[in-house]
Amino acid sequence: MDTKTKLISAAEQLFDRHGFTATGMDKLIKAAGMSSRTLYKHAGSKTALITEVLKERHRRFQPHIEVGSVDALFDALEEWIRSESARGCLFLRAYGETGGDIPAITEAVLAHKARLYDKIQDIVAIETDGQAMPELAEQILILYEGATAAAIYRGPEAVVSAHKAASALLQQARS
Amino acid sequence: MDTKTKLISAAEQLFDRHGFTATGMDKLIKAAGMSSRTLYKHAGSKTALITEVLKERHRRFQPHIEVGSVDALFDALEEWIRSESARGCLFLRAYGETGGDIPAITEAVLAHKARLYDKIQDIVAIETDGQAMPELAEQILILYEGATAAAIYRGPEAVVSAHKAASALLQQARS
DNA sequence: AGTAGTGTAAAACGATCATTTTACATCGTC
DNA sequence: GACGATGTAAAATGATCGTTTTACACTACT
Repeated sequence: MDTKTKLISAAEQLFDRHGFTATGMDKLIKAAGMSSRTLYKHAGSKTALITEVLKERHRRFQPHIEVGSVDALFDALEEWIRSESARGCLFLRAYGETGGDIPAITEAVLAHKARLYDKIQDIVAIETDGQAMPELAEQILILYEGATAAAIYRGPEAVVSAHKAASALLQQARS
Repeated sequence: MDTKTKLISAAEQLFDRHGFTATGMDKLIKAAGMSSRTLYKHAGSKTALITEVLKERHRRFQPHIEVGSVDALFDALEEWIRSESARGCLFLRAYGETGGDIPAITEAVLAHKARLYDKIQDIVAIETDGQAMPELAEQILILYEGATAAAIYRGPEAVVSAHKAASALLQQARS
């Protein structure tokens, strides 16, 4: 594992576990097992590091979004939450912690959400032969976000409930 | 407006706008218009201040939860998000920023969510004459959380979509 | 053999963090 | 008219913040 990969994955873990602002560079340095000089050579700054962590997170999460059905979408989310974490959406957390004041971070967050919504629109169009109202895609998106948030305090079962609700709405749109 | 009320409401605003960790005590002092000595006399510590802000937030939000129908629940959420903020759930944000490591904060967050879920269970029981599966209440909760999260980047219209989805699920459970 | 690249360890930078302290002013109340 | 409560202004606390710097070691290529 090369230096930059090690840095980004250590940073992702710490940011997810303790928050962005609360995670100091000294903690990052220790966790990544490198000197501060090396860290800054690769990351540039803390803001840039956060941005790169989000972009890497998106890359890693991508396969869980790029699926062909609502069932696969929620199955993938359930798998992610069971194996990775149930600490809420890291993108929205980054946005909240920075107040939307740092353009690079805001951009990474909005790009991720735009891709998620686009994909859900595609899936819904396919599953309903384009007959569903545009509202349905937003409702599936909301169930997706809601499952991610509710899983924080209700556990991965929340994703199962959301999955069933999404299936019901889809079934209703088809008839 | 007495000193403590002024402090808590200034703190709530700053925490919501810029995040908890990123908001320094100097900013709080200026925004609340008081000396650091007075602030600490009333708040005790930053952690205690965050806890009190969350408790006050819950008190202020309470009327939006304590309603008699799913319709009223989502109408109240829509009104809150349109008039207050669309920055996500302040409780979950506090939990995320502190990593769940500060017991007083974690407790305030979980108490709020427990109250929300309890109330939704009550509402669902009333609206379905107790005939709905226990899952339905969790699904309404998920739509509620999802609307709050999605409103950050899709605006208050997300609440309208969630409202319609909740009505549809409820209608389906009744038939 | 020499050099560019990539790394480490550790100190230092000034700024900012949450918190405490010192010294003083303004109250309403007994 | 003294007193306790409640406030202000401002300096000082020591720790921690993100970042830069100085000095040195290892490795790979020409």
